[in-house]
Amino acid sequence: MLNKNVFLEKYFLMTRSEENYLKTIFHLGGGDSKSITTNAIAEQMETKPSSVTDMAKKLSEKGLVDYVRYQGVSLTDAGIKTALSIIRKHRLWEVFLVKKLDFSWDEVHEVAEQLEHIKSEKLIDKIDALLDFPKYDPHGDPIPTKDGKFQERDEKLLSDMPINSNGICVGVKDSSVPFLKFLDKNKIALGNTIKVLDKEDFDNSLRIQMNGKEMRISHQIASNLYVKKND
Amino acid sequence: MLNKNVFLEKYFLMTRSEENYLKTIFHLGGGDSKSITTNAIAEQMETKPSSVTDMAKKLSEKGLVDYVRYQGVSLTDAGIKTALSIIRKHRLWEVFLVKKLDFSWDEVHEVAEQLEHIKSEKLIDKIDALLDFPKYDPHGDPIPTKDGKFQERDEKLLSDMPINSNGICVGVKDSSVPFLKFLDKNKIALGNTIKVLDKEDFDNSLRIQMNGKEMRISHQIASNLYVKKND
DNA sequence: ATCTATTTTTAGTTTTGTCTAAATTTAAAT
DNA sequence: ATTTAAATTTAGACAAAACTAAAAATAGAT
Ligand SMILES: [Mn+2]
Ligand SMILES: [Mn+2]
Ligand SMILES: [Mn+2]
Ligand SMILES: [Mn+2]
Repeated sequence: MLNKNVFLEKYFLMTRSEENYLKTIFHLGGGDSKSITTNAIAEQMETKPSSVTDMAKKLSEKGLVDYVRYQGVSLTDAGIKTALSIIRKHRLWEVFLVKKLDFSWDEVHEVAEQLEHIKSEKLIDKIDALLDFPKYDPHGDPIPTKDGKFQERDEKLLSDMPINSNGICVGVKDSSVPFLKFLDKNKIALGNTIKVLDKEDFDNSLRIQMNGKEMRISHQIASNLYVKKND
Repeated sequence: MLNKNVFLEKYFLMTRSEENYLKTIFHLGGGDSKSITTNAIAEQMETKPSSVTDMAKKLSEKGLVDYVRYQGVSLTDAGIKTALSIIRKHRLWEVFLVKKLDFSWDEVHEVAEQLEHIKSEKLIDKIDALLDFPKYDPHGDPIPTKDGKFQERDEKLLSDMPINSNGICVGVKDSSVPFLKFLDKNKIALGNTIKVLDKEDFDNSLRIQMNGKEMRISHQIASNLYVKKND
């Protein structure tokens, strides 16, 4: 009885703010027992370092992060588990919005930021099933499984591909609205085939074939596109 | 410019708590320029009258309710509009959960209480379209249109139907989980045909035919079922 | 018209999450 | 080893939303 209450407290009664902190710490690498600084978290979340310190204490108290004063925070196993469940929800909702409601990939993030905090295990499991258990979100980011496993993919940045190599465009590194809109405008989409034809030493721009059509791409762009190399 | 900010403040930046108050006031009849007492609101929301007073001032300040000290609150036109948009979202999400995710009608309310606060006009419009613009929610409650119109239905309580009259079960007055589960267990569902065979003066119970099968129903039950009478 | 029970409001506190400004610690440079 | 700049924490304040206890207003009964 007491045990159950402890469980409820730790895993279910998370505030929206706490969830956002855990997610951010995870994205900054705090899941690999790396210490993330308060400044880094504050910058990412557009808040103040002093606020981060307060939350670090609170999350530490709850056993979700390890916090050493002046040294930063890293996620505990419980913290990783919680962060992954939020990220899972975020990405599943993004897929839902694109596949079922015809949102474009540059519109989904903002809404998913809200939907990821809905508390209902049944709801997200049903959404998962409705979508036929997708492995990647609309930006090519992997969706953690229910038990918190990631499906890694052997991918590299287009800018790191050698000349004459082939592959398929599988993800974006920058998923900001302007970049996604730029890609749409230039008919660059996930799933497209890519062949690197030539690299320009002068500005590191690339000549590529995308779905058979030849085009030139700046280094800026190439360094924000993930490609799965053919064998 | 200033004007636009005022608009955003009033209509978009509503807190979850403010939205819940407006919804409750509407359900208590505050949309018909009837004054709702702080006590009534507090009881409905399971909070304290003093908290309601605070919120009444705040909502009044925002032009969403008319508030007269010691007299209670009623919704302004802006307040009604906002309340209806929350109710619309709540009911559309309930339909979504039942029709697309196979939730049962006793499971949807709790989740809809969360989903109704998601801020995205596009999202709810797309859900509406996905569901083919439903007019009623799983409990038979009407779904307001985008411009805040209600589709009224000519319905009456089963307990008020005369002997030998026919109709179709179209809604529940009490939509508590126990009542809904009781209806499931007794194969009473919306859409069923109903004929009143006999009324027992002693305890006001009814003998009815439901989908052709004869059954006896207590007054308690009959007074919580809405029926659309056949011409 | 006065009294009284009930309702409602006020005043003061609490919790959560944020902020600013000041103090402290750390890390880098001399 | 000092000095200095940057990062981090503390202290104190604030806003939102709730609460309790006390004060004030209302409405009903005499
Ligand atoms: Mn996203
Ligand atoms: Mn994404
Ligand atoms: Mn409901
Ligand atoms: Mn309903």
